[in-house]
Amino acid sequence: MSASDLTPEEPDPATLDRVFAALADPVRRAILRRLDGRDLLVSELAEPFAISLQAVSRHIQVLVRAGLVTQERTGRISRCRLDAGPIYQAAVWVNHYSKYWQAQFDTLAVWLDEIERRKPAASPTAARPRLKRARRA
Amino acid sequence: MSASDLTPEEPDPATLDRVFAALADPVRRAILRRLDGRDLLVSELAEPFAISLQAVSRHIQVLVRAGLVTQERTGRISRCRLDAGPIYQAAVWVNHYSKYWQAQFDTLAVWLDEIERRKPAASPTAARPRLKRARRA
DNA sequence: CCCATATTCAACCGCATGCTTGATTATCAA
DNA sequence: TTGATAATCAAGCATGCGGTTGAATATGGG
Repeated sequence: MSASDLTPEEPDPATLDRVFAALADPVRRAILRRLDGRDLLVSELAEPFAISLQAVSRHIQVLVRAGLVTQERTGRISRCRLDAGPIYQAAVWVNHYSKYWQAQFDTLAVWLDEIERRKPAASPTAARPRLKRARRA
Repeated sequence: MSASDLTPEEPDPATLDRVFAALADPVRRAILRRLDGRDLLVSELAEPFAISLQAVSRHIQVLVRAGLVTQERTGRISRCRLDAGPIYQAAVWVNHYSKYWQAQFDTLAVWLDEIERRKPAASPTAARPRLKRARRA
C-alpha cells in the first residue's frame, strides 16, 4: 500500500519523535507486546519486570503520551489498552525503506537458486537452507 | 544466529534500542531521507540544517552506531551511505501490529459502505474516496 | 611551505530520562 | 472506622542527549 493513500507524506514529526522514542526502550516494547490482544492493569503489567512499580507506571505514562496506550480508570484500578494507531505512522516511515531489504533478499534468493541449479541432484529430504538475514558487509 | 534471522521473533534488543532511538529525532530522519538513493558528504548533509556542522557530525555518528549509515573516508572527505538493513528489524517489529490498523481500515470501509448504502442516489461526480483495502495477514 | 578545507574532538551547558525510596491519594473490604 | 490495596506524586541521583564554541587533525591546492 502506498503511504499517501491514508496518511500525509510526512506525518507530524513530533508524533513520530514520541513514538520512536517510546519504542526505544525494551521495557516499553515488552509492555506493548504484553498488551497485544488483552487489557492489563498496571500491577499486572509490572509483574514480570525487575524494576519498581513506580518505574513501570512512568513507562506507561510515556506510552500514553505517545498515544500508544490508553488508560481507563475504574475505582482504584487502571486498565491499560493498546492503541496501535500511532505505530502505523512509524510503520509507514520505516516501510519506505523496504525496497532496500527486498532487493537484498531478492538478490540472495537469486543467488541461492543459482546454487540450487548447479547442484547435481540434491537429496529430496534435505530442504534448501533457510535464508539468513544478510549482515552488512 | 539462526534461520529465524529472516523473521526474528525478538531481534537483539540493544540493536532495536539503538535503531529506534536513532529514528526518534527529526534531524536524523531527515538525514536518512536525504541519503535515500545517493551518497553524500558530511558537509553536503549538513547544508540544509540550521545547526552547526559539528552537531550534524554527531547525529551521523549516532546513525553509524545504530548501523544505519556507513562512512567511507577518502582523504579529508567522508562519504555517507545509507544502510537500511537495521531498519528492517524495526519494520518487523512495528509491522507485527499491522493487524490492528488493518482491522481499523476494514471497519472504516464497512462504515463507509453503510453510509453509501443509505444514501438515496448519490451524485455521480462526487465519488467516495477510494479506500485501498489492506492485505489481510 | 602555507593556507584553506573537511571533519572530528573536547569541554561545557541545560534539560530530559530512568531508576530509586518515601509519601500521598483514592478505593475497596472487614 | 480501620486497614489493606492500586496507583501516582515527589524528591534525589547518575547518566545521557543535543546544542554550542573552540581547538585539533588531516588533507589538498597554490
